[in-house]
Amino acid sequence: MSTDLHDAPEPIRSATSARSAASAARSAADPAAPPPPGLTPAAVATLHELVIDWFDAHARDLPWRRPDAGAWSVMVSEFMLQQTPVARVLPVHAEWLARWPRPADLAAESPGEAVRAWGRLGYPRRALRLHAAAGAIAHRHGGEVPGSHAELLALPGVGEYTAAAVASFAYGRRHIVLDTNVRRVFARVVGGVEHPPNATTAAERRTAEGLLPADEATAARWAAATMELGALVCTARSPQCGRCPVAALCAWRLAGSPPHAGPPRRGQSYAGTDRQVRGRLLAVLRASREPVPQAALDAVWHEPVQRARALDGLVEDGLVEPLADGVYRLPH
DNA sequence: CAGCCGTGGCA
DNA sequence: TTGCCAAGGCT
Repeated sequence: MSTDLHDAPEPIRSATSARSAASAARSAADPAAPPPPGLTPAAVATLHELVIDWFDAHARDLPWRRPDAGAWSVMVSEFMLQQTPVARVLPVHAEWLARWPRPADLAAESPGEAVRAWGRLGYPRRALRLHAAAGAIAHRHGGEVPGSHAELLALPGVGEYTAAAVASFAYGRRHIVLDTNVRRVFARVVGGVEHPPNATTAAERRTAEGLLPADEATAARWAAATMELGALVCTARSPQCGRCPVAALCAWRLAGSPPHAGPPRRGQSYAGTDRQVRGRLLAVLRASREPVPQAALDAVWHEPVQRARALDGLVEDGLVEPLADGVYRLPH
């Protein structure tokens, strides 16, 4: 146990305080936060030990987790893993790190090259934001990925989760790391329900803070371990409770694994949406090293109004650069 | 803050 | 087959 617990007085903030400051305050976990209701400090300590021991035995050997992986590798992985499965990220992450081993290397490229190298990971605006973040790191941070949550949060494409993840995984800092996996694990083990709320709540942050180990290195381990548990065992569909190290302590399990009550969880529609059209348009542009004539883009979608709206949106987002004479290319 | 932003695998 | 889901962020 750490003996240098210090008080972290809640800063008084006006309603107009900056988003980054407010988020940083939220994620800077209070070492004195109480355990969640119904859990004794001893139970929390048991939870830590069981989950971290399980992690030591079952963690996947992922490139961005290896001892020689730098903060840049971690940061690239976190961008790519935003809403994209690990299996699809692995090859692209390897390509990126080999091609752009430092943030400045990526920053020296055109944004279009980042979008092209993003391939089919999806949500290509992430490639643009990562490219912009690399530029900010190169120019404002001496080429080194910053280690503080606030500085990370100021980078494009870095939100509360990614800032905490990079600070924790790359720098061993103590932060609550609330991704979809961790939120689901806590919803079940502590909350006794099958699924967390749609959006992260203050109650979830309090729970996470109450569970966060006081010791910095243990906290970072805990963050990775709870995330891995959610990814491999405590999955959204058909969880493997028989392989769960904390099944005996799980509130959801102890309650008989009741199915999700509440309103149905909203899914993402896709077929026929602008997103699908944008995807097809960008696929054509990624595949061509030369600027693409309008006719080639027109061929991907039958409906002209939606097609034009999608293309306009891509241009608006900076993913496509219009040239003269109705010719388009990825941005230079 | 609810809706938008890609893509593909799997139950 | 179709819906659900995957290490979110931004407006």
